[in-house]
Amino acid sequence: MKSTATPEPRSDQAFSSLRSRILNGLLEPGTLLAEAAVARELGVSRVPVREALFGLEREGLVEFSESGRAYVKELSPWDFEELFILRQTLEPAAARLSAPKLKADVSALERNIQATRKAKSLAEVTRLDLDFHELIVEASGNSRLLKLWRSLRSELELWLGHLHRSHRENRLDTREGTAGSHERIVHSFQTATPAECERLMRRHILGWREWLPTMEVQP
Amino acid sequence: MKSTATPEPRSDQAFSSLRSRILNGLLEPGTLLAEAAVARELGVSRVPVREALFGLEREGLVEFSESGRAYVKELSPWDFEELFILRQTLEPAAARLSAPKLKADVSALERNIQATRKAKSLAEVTRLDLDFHELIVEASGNSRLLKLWRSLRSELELWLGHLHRSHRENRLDTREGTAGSHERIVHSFQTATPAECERLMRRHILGWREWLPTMEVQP
DNA sequence: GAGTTTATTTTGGTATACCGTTTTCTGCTC
DNA sequence: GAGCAGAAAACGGTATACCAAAATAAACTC
Repeated sequence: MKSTATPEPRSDQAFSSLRSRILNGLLEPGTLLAEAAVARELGVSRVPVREALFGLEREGLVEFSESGRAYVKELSPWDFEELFILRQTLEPAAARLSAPKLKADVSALERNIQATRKAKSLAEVTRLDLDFHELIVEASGNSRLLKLWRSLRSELELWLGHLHRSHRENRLDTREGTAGSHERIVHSFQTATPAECERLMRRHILGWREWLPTMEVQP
Repeated sequence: MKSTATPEPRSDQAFSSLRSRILNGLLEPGTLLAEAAVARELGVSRVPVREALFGLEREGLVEFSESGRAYVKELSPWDFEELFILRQTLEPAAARLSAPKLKADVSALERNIQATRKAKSLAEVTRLDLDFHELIVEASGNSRLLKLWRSLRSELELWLGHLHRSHRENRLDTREGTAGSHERIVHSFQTATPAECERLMRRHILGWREWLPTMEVQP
């Protein structure tokens, strides 16, 4: 038996612990994440906490003040706008790139859609929605593009989390809208050209943007 | 008088020291960067070195093995292909976004072109070339896009450095080609629509790709 | 009582030390 | 000489300690 399982590094522990607490909204935006305090709370030393904080900064969930203090990131409407613009830039390109590969096999996408239809909460729909898009980016075969998408995704989840919590509308009717939209995308992968897939993805993301609760934006 | 200048953090020191040594080719790709050894050499402790290595990984200049050891990144032709695809994706979009702002003021771009014409080495032409493109990305007003570009730029510089050193062709006739191409881009910002600027940028980057010394690519 | 200066505490940057794991070296076996 | 087992060295992960800078609280001045 494999009793030699390497224990998870404490820095990773700290990372995912903080990460989930931030995304859950348990740690409010703007909260100071003092190394010593976090370390005490997690029962580890400051060193792994430090690394976790740097990692979270890379993911856009934490920002550092000039003096080196770490705070839970506060997302402004303009931040969201930037994220939207980047999705609008990266994902259509990803769809075009991955079209050939996906034309041969859309089973993973179809499984995702089925799961979406059975989702039991808005949070789950959101997660599966982002998973769907991540599958497409992944299929592009561009590892750097995938890394970029993942860091955007973190920030997106942060924003959507706040949005959902503030609107308190746990309506599940988003399931069918999301699933239907995604089905049309899968269909285009099966029948359309890469350029057409790209255009459809662009429209899909634009539609998503417009569907979200309105928010004022200043550059 | 301002004698209170905060000294540069040792982690930043280590970061830029290692960074320049990697880009200069002084540290060959694949070289092990052992924390203790680097620390001894730079006269600091392991902690700031550690942070520097993480930062360099984020920039794509260093990669970690499974067991946590840091190595100078080795770029394969496919890595370059990924970088090219991302430029092809991000920069045309950036050009479209920044077109309005640049239409009003292209002076920074023009200064860059003048400097390019006076450049004294291929390395300087390369730097100014990337500066030119960075100015455009910067003008897009999207801070995340700029961050993405900068990390791509690091890897690009790593690749171009190796390329130039291996080809040993320090021909300066690239000056006029680069400057002329960039002049056409500036002209389009002054006279054309954002969509046309986007198309021109796409063609410019494609041309750059084809101009580079040929290299075999396998996905 | 408002504003300013001084003391106190908090906090991050860094050095050092320890330990388990991984890697490399060494010597043995066949 | 090739492969292998064990010893030695190298290395990374982490805890702890110290210090200077920064933030906060307290005291003081007007």
